[in-house]
Amino acid sequence: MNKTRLQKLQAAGWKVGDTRDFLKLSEEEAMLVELKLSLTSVLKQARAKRRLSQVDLAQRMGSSQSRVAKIEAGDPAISLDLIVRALFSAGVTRQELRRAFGPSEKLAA
Amino acid sequence: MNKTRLQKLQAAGWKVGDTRDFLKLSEEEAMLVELKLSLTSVLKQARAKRRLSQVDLAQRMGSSQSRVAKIEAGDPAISLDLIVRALFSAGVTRQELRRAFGPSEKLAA
DNA sequence: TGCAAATATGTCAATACTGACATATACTGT
DNA sequence: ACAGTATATGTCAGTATTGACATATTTGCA
Repeated sequence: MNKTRLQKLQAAGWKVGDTRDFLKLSEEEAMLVELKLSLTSVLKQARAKRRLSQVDLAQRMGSSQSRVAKIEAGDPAISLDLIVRALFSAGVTRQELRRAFGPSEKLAA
Repeated sequence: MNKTRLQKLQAAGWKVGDTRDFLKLSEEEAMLVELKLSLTSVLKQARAKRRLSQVDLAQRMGSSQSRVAKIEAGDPAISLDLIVRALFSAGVTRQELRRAFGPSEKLAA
């Protein structure tokens, strides 16, 4: 995940949370992070339901076990693209994916 | 968008479409591309509804007009992360986002 | 028509993300 | 306790994506 904006602001002497502008952005960052966490939660469930090991899933999606572990661990350096590719590879349909976009409280799983 | 797998297979002498394995992957690639297109469609609508220019949106999300143009043009080298950040910056809620995950026929917009 | 705003296209150095690998830790049954 | 399997953590060179910028094209309107 991208940290450069925060880093730039801090380097420039800002106190975090100072500007309306920055708050707005961090709010959207937070929404993205929340979304990712929801999706990884769905992924874990989907993989469990299908009784796939991380190695199995990694093979299906042309990646590695360590990547899958990091996806599921919520590693901030994992792209949404990779998460969604994992979901599709785990057999989750677009229909099912909709679940992940409801109010976050409801799907913390 | 990632092309390395296809390139590797071709370099290794595969005829495209040969293996079940490869077909499976390209199917998932296609799902991802479809999803991205759906989302950019939602983005265009959202930006229009709020009467924001590409420059406006770019400022809001800390990016540039040319990036926004590329997102909306369906440029394959644009990440899902960036698309979703644009959506959030355009004021689209997670609830609204669910719309984009329905059957693809219905939301070609 | 001609001007201004909006959008599209191309490029690039900087940064972020990737698969692969090594290795550590956790879990399960014996 | 041990072996086998699954998952977690750390690293890195290669690749993909980014914001910024320049520039071209389109659109809307007087």
